[in-house]
Amino acid sequence: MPRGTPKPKTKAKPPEDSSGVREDIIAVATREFSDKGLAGARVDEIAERTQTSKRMIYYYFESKEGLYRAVLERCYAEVREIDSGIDLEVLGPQETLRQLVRVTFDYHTQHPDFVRLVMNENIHQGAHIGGVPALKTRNQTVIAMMQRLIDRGVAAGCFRRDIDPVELHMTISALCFYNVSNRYTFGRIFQRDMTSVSALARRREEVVNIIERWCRA
Amino acid sequence: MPRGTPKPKTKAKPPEDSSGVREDIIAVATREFSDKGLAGARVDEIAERTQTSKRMIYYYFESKEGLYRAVLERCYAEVREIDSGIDLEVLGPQETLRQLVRVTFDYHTQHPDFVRLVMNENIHQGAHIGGVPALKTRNQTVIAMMQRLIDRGVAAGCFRRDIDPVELHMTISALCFYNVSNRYTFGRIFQRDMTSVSALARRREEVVNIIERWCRA
Amino acid sequence: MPRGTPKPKTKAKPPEDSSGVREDIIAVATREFSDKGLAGARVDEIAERTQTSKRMIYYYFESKEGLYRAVLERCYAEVREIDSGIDLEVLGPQETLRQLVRVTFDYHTQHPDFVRLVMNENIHQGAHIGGVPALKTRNQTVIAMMQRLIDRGVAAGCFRRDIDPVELHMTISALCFYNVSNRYTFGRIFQRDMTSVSALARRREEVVNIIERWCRA
Amino acid sequence: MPRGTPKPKTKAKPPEDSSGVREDIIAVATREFSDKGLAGARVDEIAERTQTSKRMIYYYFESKEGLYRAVLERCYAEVREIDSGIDLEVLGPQETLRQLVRVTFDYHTQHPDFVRLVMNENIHQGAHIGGVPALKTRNQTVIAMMQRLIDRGVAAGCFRRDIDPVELHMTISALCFYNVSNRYTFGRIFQRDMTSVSALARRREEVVNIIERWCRA
DNA sequence: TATGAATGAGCCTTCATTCAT
DNA sequence: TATGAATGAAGGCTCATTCAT
Repeated sequence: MPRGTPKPKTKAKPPEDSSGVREDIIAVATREFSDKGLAGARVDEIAERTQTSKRMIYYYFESKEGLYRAVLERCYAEVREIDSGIDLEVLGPQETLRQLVRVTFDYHTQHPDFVRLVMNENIHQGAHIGGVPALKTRNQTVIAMMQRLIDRGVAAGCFRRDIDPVELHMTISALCFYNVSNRYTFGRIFQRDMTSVSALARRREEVVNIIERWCRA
Repeated sequence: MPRGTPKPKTKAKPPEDSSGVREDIIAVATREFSDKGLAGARVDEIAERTQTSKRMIYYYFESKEGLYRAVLERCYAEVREIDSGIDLEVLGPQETLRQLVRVTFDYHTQHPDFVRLVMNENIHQGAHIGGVPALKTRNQTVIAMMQRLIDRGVAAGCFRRDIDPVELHMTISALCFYNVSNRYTFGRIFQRDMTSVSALARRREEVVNIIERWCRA
Repeated sequence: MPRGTPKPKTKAKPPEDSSGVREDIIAVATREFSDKGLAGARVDEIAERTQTSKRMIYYYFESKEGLYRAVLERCYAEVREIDSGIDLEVLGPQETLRQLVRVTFDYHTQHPDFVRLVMNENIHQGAHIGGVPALKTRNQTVIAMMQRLIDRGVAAGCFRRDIDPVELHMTISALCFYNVSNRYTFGRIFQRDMTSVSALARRREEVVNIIERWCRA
Repeated sequence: MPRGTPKPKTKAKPPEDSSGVREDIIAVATREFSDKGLAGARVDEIAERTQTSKRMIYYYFESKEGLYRAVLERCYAEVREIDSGIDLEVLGPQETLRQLVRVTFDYHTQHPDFVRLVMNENIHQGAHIGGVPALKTRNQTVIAMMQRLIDRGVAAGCFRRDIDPVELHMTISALCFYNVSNRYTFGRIFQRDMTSVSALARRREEVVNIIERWCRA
């Protein structure tokens, strides 16, 4: 991004967030970045929708890219809480898997901003996600949880033995993600409304089915 | 009337493509747009990588957006040819379905530009795809083909009766698309190489499995 | 959203003029616009002659046209002060009328920029003058003053009864304006120097005569 | 006008006009130039409204400026015919003068393009009118005619002795010109319709009056 | 901590003009 | 004589970023 002179930059003290200024900025920026991408978003516009001034953005985040990274980080931090809602031990493995898929599906549906942000990041070949920690922890949590579920299902005789937990997670993600991410192009090409409540409910159960049949012993 | 004013624009005559100038520009632009998005791509940079000058871009495409639209159109035109490679009648329905999945998977793998372009278009909420015709034809072709395949499979007793052709196409697309589209974020988070030949081969067969089990009678 | 797209523009806040930046720009732009017209003037050139940069022009005036409007407004604001120099009550009506003509004539002679700007605006069919307020006030002032003068002259028996104040103002304006506005074409065609001090003095008295004879009872 | 590279230019053979191509171009260009000025007019647009192509403009007129000059020349050539309509010897000097004013007034009213073109030329400080011959002839004709008229009027005892023919011509021109040239600004400022048939008729007689009273013995 | 003014670099677009045929 | 394609050189406008206060 070669606009302006990027100045050598030597000092780097990330300031503490006193009031909710940081949060306010991030909230606004999330929408902007997910709407228009990193290049398409305008710092001026973000600042305008904010309670504070443009200067504050640079004060807290150092640059447009810094803000983008913060937004990304926040988004991934929130996803971490998807699964925290379901207690894996209460229901049987089959029903737990179903719930997992449903919760994941709903999360994507309800957070299109997150979906678009991830798309953006992939368009940039994951250039900014490297600077975001907390992702390593998360992956282990999710995968471990998947493994536990698989183990229980195998023990109960309802899941096949050779399910890879990462593969399972990926498949669920793919199906849930696509339904939001490709909503516009797929919807337009095949003249299908992919946003109506009923269409979502139907597709959700179909995804449950796909996963279930795939895992079944 | 100053420069800025858009002016009704008499639409002028769209110039014929004498040499391969148009093609050349589209080829270069495809890479640029899929790399950086509509906003991120630079007309100057596209022009530089081209055989001709920046002026020619405007001569042929009227605007950056016009070029973007042309790129999009070209891309979708090429996808149409995915399925033309497989003869549906030669093999049995099961094997045909497998081939279909494999071909689709490979196409996505080999055309990451297409994938990113589609992502971009979805970030823009499909704002530009409306102006691209030739999409209606395609959807009917694909869906009709799916339906034929399903019919044959049902007749042969190997597919379940209630498969929806659009749903089937969507599921295949989702799984193939995601593997390319979310390559960077997913790969980095779960420390998985999603681009190596072996990883691709493995995942491809997994997708085949998912679809197969889902369709099985 | 690429650069080209005009965007609804939230009208932002029009920045206060802290130093004389605004004034400086307007002064320079006045010359440029009156020399070359709206289309012919170059923002770059205006900026160069200015104390500040081109960016500032857009900061203060939003667009080339906005600057043009500001220049127009300023010019008309200044004309308002033409008549403020003469006290209508001191001299007799005849002499006052003479003074009025002389002052008007001199103003035009001394402000060729204003004259050319007005010509420009008329070439554009008054497209920009609509956005300039403060004109209504002025017309009433001038016309009211004319009417007063006429009344006095009629009362004194030296003016005819049926003089229309707008018509009077228009006639004076036309004769004073033309001498500056058509200076080049008329001067060249009839090989007359219309800019020398003596030529101006002579013509000025002729205009005084024309008006006087026309108004005389 | 520093766009493009103006090439050294050595050959200069003005091509003969075979068909009405030249005329066609000039007709179209007249409107364009008078509407938008030299800088504001677009060669492309002129070409588009023409029966022929853009190349022809350069073939016949060498450059945009050349075309502008041709337009100017044509315009002034046509004005020459204003007075040819009235026979000076038929009516008495007073009535002849009145007719002269009326004809001049009407000509301006009916040829706003000419008026705007002249304004343009004055904005450019008469830079292009130098290259137009045929103007010297015209001035002598007009002035001579004025002189004759004055002589007759003086001889008949109805005109004052000391009327300068150039001054007379200038005054008539000024009043007729202004009514068209400043139509938009004056009309808007003083809320006067200066284009309606009745307004024109009224003003025309007023101008006749002004001139008459000024010349009267 | 906060803000409005300021800015250099660069972006999309357009123009008058010429070349190949 | 005629035309469609091509082009160098700007031209108007905008962006991320910094400075003065």
